[in-house]
Amino acid sequence: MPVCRRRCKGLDIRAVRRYSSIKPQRQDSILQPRPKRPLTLRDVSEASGVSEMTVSRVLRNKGDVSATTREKVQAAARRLGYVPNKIAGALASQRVNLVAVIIPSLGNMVFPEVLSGISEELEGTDLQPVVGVTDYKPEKEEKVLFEMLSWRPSGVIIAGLEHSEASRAMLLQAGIPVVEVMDTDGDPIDTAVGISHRRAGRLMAEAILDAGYSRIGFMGTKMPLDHRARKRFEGFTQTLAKAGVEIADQEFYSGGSALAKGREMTHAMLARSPDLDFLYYSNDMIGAGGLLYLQEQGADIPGSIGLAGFNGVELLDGLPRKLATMDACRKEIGQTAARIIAARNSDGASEEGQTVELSPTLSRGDTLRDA
Amino acid sequence: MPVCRRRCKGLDIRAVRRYSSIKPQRQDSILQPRPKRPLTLRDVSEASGVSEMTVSRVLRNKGDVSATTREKVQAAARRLGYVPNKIAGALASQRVNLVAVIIPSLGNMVFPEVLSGISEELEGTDLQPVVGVTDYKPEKEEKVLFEMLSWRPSGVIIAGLEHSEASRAMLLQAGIPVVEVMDTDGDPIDTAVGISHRRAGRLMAEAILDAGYSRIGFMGTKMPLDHRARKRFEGFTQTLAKAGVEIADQEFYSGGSALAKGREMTHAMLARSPDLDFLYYSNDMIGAGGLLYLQEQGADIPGSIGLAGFNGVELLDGLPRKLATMDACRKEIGQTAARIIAARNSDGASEEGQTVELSPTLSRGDTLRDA
DNA sequence: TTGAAAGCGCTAACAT
DNA sequence: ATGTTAGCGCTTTCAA
Repeated sequence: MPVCRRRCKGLDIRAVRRYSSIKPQRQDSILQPRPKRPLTLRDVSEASGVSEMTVSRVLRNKGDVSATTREKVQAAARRLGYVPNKIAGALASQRVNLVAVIIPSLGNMVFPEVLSGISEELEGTDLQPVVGVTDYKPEKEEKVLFEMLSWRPSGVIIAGLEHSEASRAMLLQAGIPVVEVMDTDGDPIDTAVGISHRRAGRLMAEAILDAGYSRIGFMGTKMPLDHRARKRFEGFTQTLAKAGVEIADQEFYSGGSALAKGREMTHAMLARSPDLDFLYYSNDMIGAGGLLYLQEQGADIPGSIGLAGFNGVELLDGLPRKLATMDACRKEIGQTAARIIAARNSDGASEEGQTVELSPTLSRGDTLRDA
Repeated sequence: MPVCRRRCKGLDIRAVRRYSSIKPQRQDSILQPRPKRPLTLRDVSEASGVSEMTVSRVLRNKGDVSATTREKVQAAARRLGYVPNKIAGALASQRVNLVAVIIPSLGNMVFPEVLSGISEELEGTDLQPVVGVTDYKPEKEEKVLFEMLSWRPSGVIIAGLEHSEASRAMLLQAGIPVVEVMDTDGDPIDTAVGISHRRAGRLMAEAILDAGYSRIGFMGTKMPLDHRARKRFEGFTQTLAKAGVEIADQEFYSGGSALAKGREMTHAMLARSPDLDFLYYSNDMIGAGGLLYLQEQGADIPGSIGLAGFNGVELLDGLPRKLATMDACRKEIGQTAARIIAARNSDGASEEGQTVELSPTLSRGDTLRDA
């Protein structure tokens, strides 16, 4: 067994040498070396002396099979190491127990949490989530969606309400339940589960104004990529506007370590606009960066300057101070969406076209003073 | 379209009301309302007046088709919104362009990075990753593996070298390339790509000893769950032992916010063993928690006490001080594994049974003084 | 360049 | 309780 050592960055090969290691005893009595053709039902049928159909029944716990034959079959299947071919099964039965879950990114923490809500909820059913990632790109969303739909899943859970025309058409044509998650500000194709980000922005603006802050800076991701951040921003500024307040300064970033970006942007913004008394960040990571920076500067938080982020990232528990934030109900969203798909999958039809709007909770942490 | 509002935690329903909203113009001229039966090749064939076989050829860019028929077919397919049925295609062609990727968790950051390496590398091929999550549980790994193999993927990338006998048997029987990733300390089923965690632990121990630290505490996850953390720990303690040094204190945790845990454990350990001059953490998140805590206490770092973690999490750039760490070559591992699968998938056979060991790099950050 | 026939491995729907 | 038959929607192979 050759072993090849190389430096991490993958370029200079340090050494290639052969292991003369003792081959472990992996010839587990029954197992053939490395089969060409995977086993079929027929192999199990022959090995057990039971008809293919009955073997199939045993392996799916379907229909009545006598205890004796059942055991004969199970023994044979286990002994051979038979793994059923779901492709053939799905084609024959016209049912695929997969739920396509389409999200923008796995790096964001938010989405893995939605996912875990989904998996948890699906655990009890025979459905299984399959994840596709779009990198926030509509073209990639289209591609991923097409790819996943071509496996004829039993349902789709997809992030956001904004999709290309082609994507909408595919979703509509698919003839399966579609739940759009995370956002409720818009018209769902079928069903939506999420929070209103406009409302979230509004609520935060109200809390900030009520607490008496008035010179407010905003930092966030470059918008076109992220509709939900945009909607929060819109809700936020509109509410400020109603109170006669305008965003005093703003800055947008993309890429890089969010913590470091939050630091840099906060530094830059306060250098530019030293009179700000509140900083609203479009996510908790950059908010935490800002918070750490300001603490080092010895800023009086939340007295002379307040901070708030968005998401309620558990990751950040343990920072010296808790950032004010608003949770996005990530797990609940996942659970609810999964429950809807599962219900529709058994009921047949049930409620279609509903919108479930969850209400995010504001937590003031240590960086947003009371009204 | 009913809208249902409820509080995030999902219990008390606040309001259910009906939207009388204007239905958006989603009857996009050609699209039928909501079809029962998904479209088939035959539908496209009839709509275009071209035989099924030729339609199939056009849609796969296979074989020679005249420009005129090609366009007729493409137009029809697009107009109808045809999405090919990969289930049937896979069954007929006996090829599935999926690579099963089996990892312990999505919450860990490490694994999404491996995944992104995989996706990136597979982008150029016609292969697609499909992810399964085991929650670090061998039984779940077995289940997930069985489930994924039943879709007859073209290859498997799976984290770790430790698997149940049944899992090993399935992998062996599957007759497809299998790459075990993250770890090279053990005997791969087929091919392994990763780092030696024992060696990583050893290197860190050497660096710490060379820098003159000698009263060393260890904090980490409960071991049985995580073989790689265990191996690092073993390498670490063995190297210390050779120098006549023993771990002075240690503590293990599971669950909760890693940052907060790092804080708590560090506090507790230093209360217990105030004379420690170095703390080795099994991951960067708890290390960062400890670092934040010690800074608040005004500790002299790395003078009177040093710290180190493991992983090189980019997430943490932006902390007031950089934690000493050792990167795990996550992305490179993903890329290399994917490249091997892709190569084997085209070549037919090529190199089997190799082990690629990448070398992690130590970065001293601001918490491990020079030798 | 195009078409017709024969399955891929399984399961639904009937026998028995 | 068990077996038989006929596909599922494609692609492979061979013929035209």
